[in-house]
Parts: sequence; C-alpha cells; structure tokens
Amino acid sequence: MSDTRPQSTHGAASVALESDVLARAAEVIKCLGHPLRLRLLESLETGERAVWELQEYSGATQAAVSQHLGSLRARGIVDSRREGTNVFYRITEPKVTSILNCIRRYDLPDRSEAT
Amino acid sequence: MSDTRPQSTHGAASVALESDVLARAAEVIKCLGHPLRLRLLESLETGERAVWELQEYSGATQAAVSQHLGSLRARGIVDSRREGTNVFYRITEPKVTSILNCIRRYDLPDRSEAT
DNA sequence: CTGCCATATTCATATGTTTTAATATAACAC
DNA sequence: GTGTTATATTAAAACATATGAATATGGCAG
Repeated sequence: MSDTRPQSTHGAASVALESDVLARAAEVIKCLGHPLRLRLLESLETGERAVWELQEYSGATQAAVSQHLGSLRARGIVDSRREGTNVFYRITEPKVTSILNCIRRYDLPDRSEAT
Repeated sequence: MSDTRPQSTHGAASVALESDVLARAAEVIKCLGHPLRLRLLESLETGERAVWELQEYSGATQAAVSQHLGSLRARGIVDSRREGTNVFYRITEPKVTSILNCIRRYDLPDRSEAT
C-alpha cells in the first residue's frame, strides 16, 4: 500500500496521526461507507434490534442484512446477542454515533462549487 | 442495490435519514475510508497544500497522490486551484474536519473481542 | 521553438466488495 | 423425531477499487 507515513520534509500539521491509527480508522470508516450499513446503524442508535426488525426497517434481503451486520461486527462496530431464535444487535463503537450525528447535522454534501 | 428505505413496520427511530441522503453520505464516507486519503485530508486540514507537498508528506507516489486527490475532488470533498506549475488543494467539505476530529478523539477502535 | 518541472490521465492488472441464490444452522413448538 | 421461524454461511457472478508503469498535459524559462 502507498506509504502514508508522516515524513519529515513537511511543515508539520498539528499532531499527525500515526499510520496504523489511520489504517484502522480507515477500515472502520470504509465499513460505514455503505448506505445499508448506515441505515442499519441508524436503526441501532436507539438501542438493540433483532435482525428481522432491521430487515423490515431497511427493506433489504435477509442475506444482505445478515452479511452487512457480519461485516460491522467483524470490525467491532456492533455486537450481537442471541435470545431464543432472535439475534439482537447493538452498537459497540461510540464513534459511530458521532459520525451519524455529523451526517444529520450537515445532511447534504453541498457540492455546488466551493470557494 | 439493497433497498434501504425506511418502511413503516418499525418503531421509528428519531427522524430517519432519507435514502438519498444516506447514499450520498455513504459515498463521501467511503471515500474517506482509505489511509492515504485520510492522510491527505489530514495535511489539508491546516490549509492549502501543493501536490508535491502532499506527496512528500504522505510518502506516496506521484500518481497515487494525484489519483486519490482526484477521487476526493470528484466527490466535492476537496477542490483545487492552479498557480503556475503548482496545483493547490483545499478541503471544501466541512464534515471531513469533524470526522477527522472524531478519529483523533478516540484514536483506537478498541476491538478487544466481539463474538 | 526546446527542455524541464509539476501534475494528470490512461491502461492493464490485481484485489476487494456487493449481490444473489442456495444451503446450513439454531432454537423452538409439537 | 418433524416442521417452522430466525439467522448465518457459502459460492459464484458482477462490479468497483487500487496500484504501477507509462504517457500526456500545462506552464514556465530560456
């Protein structure tokens, strides 16, 4: 992968995140970068939900919901708990809530122009 | 793509982001989910930088830096301005700064386990 | 014009992600 | 045990993204 380490030949911006921190952050962020996963997280913000609820709420197929929950879990973003035949998911990564709030706050990217 | 629209059969979490908002947010977020792009944005947080500065700072190849800047620009996250033979980039998407701060605040994802 | 520097683009290949359909498992009721 | 509901896993096809090498462009100096 392209290097990404902070080298010396630069004016030094504030504190410079370490490469491994960036790499792990990128993994988590990338995982948030999918509409369905955002939707799932949004539904989990107010607390635990069973998979079937998430399915209904998102309108996505069973397999898709399960797989995307799996990928969120693999990164430690959510966790699950089985209760009888249901499996309940919940958010375990507090960062996520900040990011969702962030999306809500600005809502539209607003790429009209720039300046 | 899997549906993702908020349907009715659900308890209604706060206000439910609309699907197109989610989709655009996901695009921007996905674009942030790459170590080099995070590094570039980090360097741009304190203001404009020429491409060669970003190259030096990130340690990535010329082509990589240019391409990743291109993809950030394509999503309206950064913008550029030419001055003679240099091209200066700057952040145009304020959301990004919040997200970078968010990363800095928590630093490590802390995925001790998960099951 | 030529040559040079900074940047961008293109192309091929490699790699990863998403989706779908099918199948598997787990818990329960009977 | 069988049947049913809820969830997970798997495998293949489709699609998207990343990387590296090579080449192209844009602006400037001379």
